[in-house]
Amino acid sequence: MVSREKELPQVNSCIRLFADQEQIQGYKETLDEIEDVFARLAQVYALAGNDARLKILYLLGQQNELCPCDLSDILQMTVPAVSQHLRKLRDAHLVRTRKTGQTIFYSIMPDQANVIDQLFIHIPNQKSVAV
Amino acid sequence: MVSREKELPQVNSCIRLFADQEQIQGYKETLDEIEDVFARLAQVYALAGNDARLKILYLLGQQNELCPCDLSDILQMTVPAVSQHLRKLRDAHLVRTRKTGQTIFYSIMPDQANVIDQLFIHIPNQKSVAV
DNA sequence: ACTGTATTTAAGCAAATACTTAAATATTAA
DNA sequence: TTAATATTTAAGTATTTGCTTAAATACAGT
Repeated sequence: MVSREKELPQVNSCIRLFADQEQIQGYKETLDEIEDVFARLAQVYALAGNDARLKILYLLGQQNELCPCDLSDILQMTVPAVSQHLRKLRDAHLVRTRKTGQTIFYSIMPDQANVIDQLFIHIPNQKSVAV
Repeated sequence: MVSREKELPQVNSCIRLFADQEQIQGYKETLDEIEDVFARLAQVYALAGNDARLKILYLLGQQNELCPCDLSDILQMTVPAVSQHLRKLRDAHLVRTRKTGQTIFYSIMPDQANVIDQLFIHIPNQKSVAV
């Protein structure tokens, strides 16, 4: 029980010497307002945060479409492993599929192309992106 | 044992009907050349792929510096939890520290500011970034 | 109908994550 | 020196991740 809790009940960790209390409260509210934006951003980055998936997104950005089989060859990993990564990307609506015979072609979801291109903006020889 | 393996020994998964074999080989080599770039990118995105860490990076981008204690208040999580996230960010050289008394201020590592600003380019009211 | 190919799904498992609580460290002030 | 504060570190744990292998599904050609 510390006396300052009487005037600042929302403070519960440390006695701040430097921080501006109002500003802190303001940041809390800002983060609350765009909570869903952050949630989506974190989801995209979590997916891009895996080496195999990052490369898949890169390759799909370069090539129009690729099948799990090709990706398996390029990335040198088993087809089921690739398929499971593709499923996560599709669940997050980052890629879409087109079926022709027994082949399933994966491509970048058009309305997510900007977000995905941004991921590779620091890659050398990367095509420029309209934001 | 399939006959085509004699002329294309590096192919080991599926019989491709559509893909250009040379192009596939080309992508393998390209990915090999920039393997370390992808590794670093994936590392950054994996770190940004956590909601708490993404917010920490955002807040540090807005404010010049913040201590674990303030972040704990803003994010409404325990101090050790925040501290462990900050450690990961520091291990990856995304943030740095400055000590004053018993307070440790965290701030964005200057040479990583561009990479980090890029993470939030789709956030509304985000300041523009020089790439 | 049978075989082969492309893909997904399921089950199992080792490793990584992200928290928790408790203890250790460092600094400041009484 | 003692007490309080800020922070980190350690240990424990539940959950998630990312692969593996095997099985299931779907389609095409013979």
